[in-house]
Amino acid sequence: MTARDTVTDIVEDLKWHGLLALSTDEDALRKAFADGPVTFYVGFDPTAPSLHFGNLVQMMAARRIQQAGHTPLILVGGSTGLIGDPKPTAERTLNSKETVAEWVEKIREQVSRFISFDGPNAARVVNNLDWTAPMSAIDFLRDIGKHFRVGKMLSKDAVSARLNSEAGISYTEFSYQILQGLDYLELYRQYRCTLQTGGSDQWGNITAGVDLIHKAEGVSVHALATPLLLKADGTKFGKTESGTVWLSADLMTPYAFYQFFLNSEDAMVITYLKVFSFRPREEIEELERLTAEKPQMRAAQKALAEEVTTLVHGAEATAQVIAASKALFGQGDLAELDEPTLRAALSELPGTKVAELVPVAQLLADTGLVASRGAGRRTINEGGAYVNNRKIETEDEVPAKEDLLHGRWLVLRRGKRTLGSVEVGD
RNA sequence: GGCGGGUUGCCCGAGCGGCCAAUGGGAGCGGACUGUAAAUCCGUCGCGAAAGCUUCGAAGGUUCGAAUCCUUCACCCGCCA
Repeated sequence: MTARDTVTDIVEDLKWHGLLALSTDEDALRKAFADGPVTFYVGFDPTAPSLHFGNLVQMMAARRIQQAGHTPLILVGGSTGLIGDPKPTAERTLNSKETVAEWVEKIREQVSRFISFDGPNAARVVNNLDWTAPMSAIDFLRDIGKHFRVGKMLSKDAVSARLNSEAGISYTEFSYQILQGLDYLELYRQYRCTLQTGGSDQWGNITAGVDLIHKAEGVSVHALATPLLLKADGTKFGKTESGTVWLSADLMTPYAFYQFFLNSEDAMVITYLKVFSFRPREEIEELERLTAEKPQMRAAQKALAEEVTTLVHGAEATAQVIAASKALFGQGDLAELDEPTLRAALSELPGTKVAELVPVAQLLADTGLVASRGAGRRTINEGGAYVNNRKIETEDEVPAKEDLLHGRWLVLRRGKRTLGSVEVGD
């Protein structure tokens, strides 16, 4: 067995994990990986104070490539975040420079969880503001802009979609691909970076850099893109009813994060597991068998939720949310839970504290389980409101003192699985 | 700069003086079925207990009465310069 055979073929590995949707010349890419450590980059624009689900998919790809011995550059878009890449539907609202700078720092902190900053192929975080801020508009137009043909820029999906929409596109967003191209060129020059990874929705921006380097440096570099994760019905996976799946515990509780993955549909859970899990293949294949034969066990969902939550929020937080989930969804009577267990479980839920007992509709609204008191009453009338797993029958019902668990707690539920906590007392 | 089209509830999209809180579809939410799954079917879907209140880009106006008419403003799209 030669040395090369002992090394995982990372291209094959990415494919198996469902992380390779598009790439430049695949054979050339394989050869580059085989010839030695590749320095590669993936960028994240600070459009919010936290990374989200979609970014996590990128991180999984980066982590796998790093584990295969290559060196990641994690780019935070201090400058591109000020411009905004064209969304298919509408022009972005610009954020202030201060806000973007603040978000850059938050994201810089977050990325450290997913890749290694130690060892011979330690990752490095770079900020494109460092090379764009000092550049003059004249230099930008002369040195960079000259390599871009407008016809080609117009043909990129992100741009043409907008040109064909009512929203149109501003010159600012139209220019985005040039900036991202410049990033790749700069990283090639500074670090000999020869691979860019990213989401398939960024493909146009990614190849802009590949083309630019070819023109400016006469060198062929590589790119690969991850697919957009979908649900069985073809819609996007990675959104909840309340919006984005955030990685920051400030924006989405670890409990909600865990529950999001736990509720993955059978038809797709193995696909997701392959993307997010670092278990050996045999274990994933075993879970696939289990899902096919005993779907009601939801073994793959549990494995997925546990592994991703651990990666994002750590083992301790994960143990807590699993314990809370078991307590709250268990078959047993809630009244039988001892107070520390109950209290810990409830602390994972959206909650409210009231001085005295008020109508259930009010409690539903207070905990945020429904949008308004009227919506709370509607939920009750639809038969979807529960206090301590007991269905509420009348819309103006007020919980009784005897309902209180350990004298002060109520477990509120809307529908089958949306829970909230109520604490009564001073 | 000129001319034309547009801005309706989370999204799409009807309405074009009273019957409009505003048709329809989608999403969302609840129920049934299940397994804290999917699909399907049923229900629901501005706020308010109600009286009523606030919505149809913004501000004024006409009218007994406006999302619907008029004026001004803002923004978007297209064509011509």
